[in-house]
Amino acid sequence: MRLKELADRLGLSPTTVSRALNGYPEVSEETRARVVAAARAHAYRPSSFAKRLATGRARTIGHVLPLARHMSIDPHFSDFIAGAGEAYAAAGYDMLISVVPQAGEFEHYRGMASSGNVDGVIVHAPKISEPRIPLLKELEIPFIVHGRSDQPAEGYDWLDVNNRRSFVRATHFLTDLGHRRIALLNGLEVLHFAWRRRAGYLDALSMRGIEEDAGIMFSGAMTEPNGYQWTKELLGRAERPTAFLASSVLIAMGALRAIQEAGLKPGVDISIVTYDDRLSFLDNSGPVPIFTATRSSIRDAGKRSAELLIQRIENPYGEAVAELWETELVVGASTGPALR
Amino acid sequence: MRLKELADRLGLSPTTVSRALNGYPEVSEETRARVVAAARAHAYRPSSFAKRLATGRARTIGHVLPLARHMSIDPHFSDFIAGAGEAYAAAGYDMLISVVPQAGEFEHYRGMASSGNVDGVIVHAPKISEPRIPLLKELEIPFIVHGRSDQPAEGYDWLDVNNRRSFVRATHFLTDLGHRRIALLNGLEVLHFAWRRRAGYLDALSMRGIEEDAGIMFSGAMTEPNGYQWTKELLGRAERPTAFLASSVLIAMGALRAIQEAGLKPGVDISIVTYDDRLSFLDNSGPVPIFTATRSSIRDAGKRSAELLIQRIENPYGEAVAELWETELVVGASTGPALR
DNA sequence: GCCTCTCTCCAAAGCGCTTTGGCTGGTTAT
DNA sequence: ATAACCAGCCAAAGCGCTTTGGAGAGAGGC
Repeated sequence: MRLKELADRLGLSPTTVSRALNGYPEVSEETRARVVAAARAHAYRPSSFAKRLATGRARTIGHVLPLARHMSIDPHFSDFIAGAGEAYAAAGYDMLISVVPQAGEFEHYRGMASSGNVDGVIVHAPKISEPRIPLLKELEIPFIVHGRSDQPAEGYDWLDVNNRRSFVRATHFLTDLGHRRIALLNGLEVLHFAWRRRAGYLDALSMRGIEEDAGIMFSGAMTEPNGYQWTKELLGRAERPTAFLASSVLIAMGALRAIQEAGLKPGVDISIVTYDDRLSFLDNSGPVPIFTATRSSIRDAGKRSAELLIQRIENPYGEAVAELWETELVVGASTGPALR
Repeated sequence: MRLKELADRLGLSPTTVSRALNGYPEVSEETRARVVAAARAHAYRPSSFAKRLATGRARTIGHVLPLARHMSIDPHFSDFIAGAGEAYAAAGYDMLISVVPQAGEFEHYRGMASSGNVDGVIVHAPKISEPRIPLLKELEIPFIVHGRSDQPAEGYDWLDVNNRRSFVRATHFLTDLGHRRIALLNGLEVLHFAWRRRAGYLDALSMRGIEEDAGIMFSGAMTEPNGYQWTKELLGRAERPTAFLASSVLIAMGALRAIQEAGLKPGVDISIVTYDDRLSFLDNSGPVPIFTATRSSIRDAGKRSAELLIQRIENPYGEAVAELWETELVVGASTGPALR
């Protein structure tokens, strides 16, 4: 069923039908009701392409995932898009995901701009200095950064978590318990969030007069095996850390495995605090969570980012918007006083 | 830069430019070269909507994720789409992901059909009896099922893993080691894959003359906490299982945590075999994998499913295609002979 | 009674492509 | 030399919508 056909059946012009369905005032309420009823009855759905061509709006948001040959895809991503997808559905937007070889990422954004198949994008995993930001500005594609960047630091929309404070608090939680050798199991530190977390950790140590030790700071993909590997290595050392600070529940899981394998008791012999994105498949809530954690839902972040981006698209020249979320610090079973 | 503008600059008609760029033979090679060069120079990219409207092909594949209010999104999904996305990129297709409230799922498919914004869909997580299959046939949307269904069992494209044989082998691996009380930690058994795995497990037991025990069979979302919970409960029983068969590395991780927490040694006191999708963030390879597992890459499955679907789209009336993949059984550190 | 509004509706142009159906001018066959 | 053909190009229609610029019919004001 196409618009013209529907109009013919109703004895109306396509113009009127279009207006009736899109809520324009130039049509009587009586006619509108008739049109709407007929549209429903015939399950009429406008051709999305015709509509987009005519309006110039894609009603689609792009997410581009650069993917190296055998690099892993970030599992945090699935929860983020679950949230974003919810917001898109509510606002009538589509979500377009492109997996592109890392080398072609920039070219891909240029292609998006000139083919016009999205009217906004979400920038994932920004680096400390993020070249996609000036690029998207140049291309005049509306965007929002999930996270943010130091370079440039402003003049664009972003939604981030207070990673630095989160890790200051987490670290102090451990120092308050008497821990002084605290290992850091971090994400990739070219990424802004990981860099900030490290900064928070270092700040917190220096506030307590604890010297940093590069030998107990790790950085890499936030996977279970990495958490395990790093922890295992640390536990083998003569002067081993009494506590671990992890950047993801996945890492923390790996650490926990190594700790238990070594016959140590988590929360007694060794403490773990982790950052918790509330990944749906690694739920760390319940009356006594597995891990003491600083917590913020990445799914909610996805939802909110999508909402803000849609606002930006509908009002391209408004002032830049930024949201900084705080995390909550929840106490679980993985921490206890330092043994001496 | 639009087609008409490009044509003007070249002193050609839009017709010729279009044909030159799309490889039609009615244009001299010399002209084609000029056109291609100019297009590249001006970074010309055809408007995707205009193209789609004119050709009637969307060059887009849909994935729909039904999402209940606080239900978790399947983490296996991110690896699947990483693979699928690769195939789409190679073939010049876009990937459209819709998150829809569970109740609206069918309506959403109808909408896709009449708005024509995708020209094929991938059906995820088919049930034993899968209503989306007849629906999509009725709507005449090309599709492929990742997995398959018993109802209907044929007349459509699918790509599945031999779940049944996989679990027969896994179970026999354990019985060969002398285990007779083997718990099953399965996915949701309304889903076809989980049901088949259960069938394989039961077959294998009966072949060895072991009676099934509904009390040691669990079914639910494949998350770490579920694996932990189920295992913890089982370990508390008087006659506890000596081995566990898990449907996902996530479940196995939870089981492992419970086992270690109980002070037992995996692979010695208790054995675990798991199904391993090769999730990128839970790598179970290496010289000695954590878990003995039946293994098949869900990312590869995503890639191949996408390829098959594209073939189907380009040849809608060909014979139905089905691929049944076998898993490999790899031995890791989580299994050993049954203690007596 | 005439003029001006206002309310409804419509015809037609336009969005940026593809594709059908020519139209040329040069080659080849007769 | 003429007819027949072909390679190479173009004009125009069409994809299915939205939107601009009216037009016709009542209603209201004088």
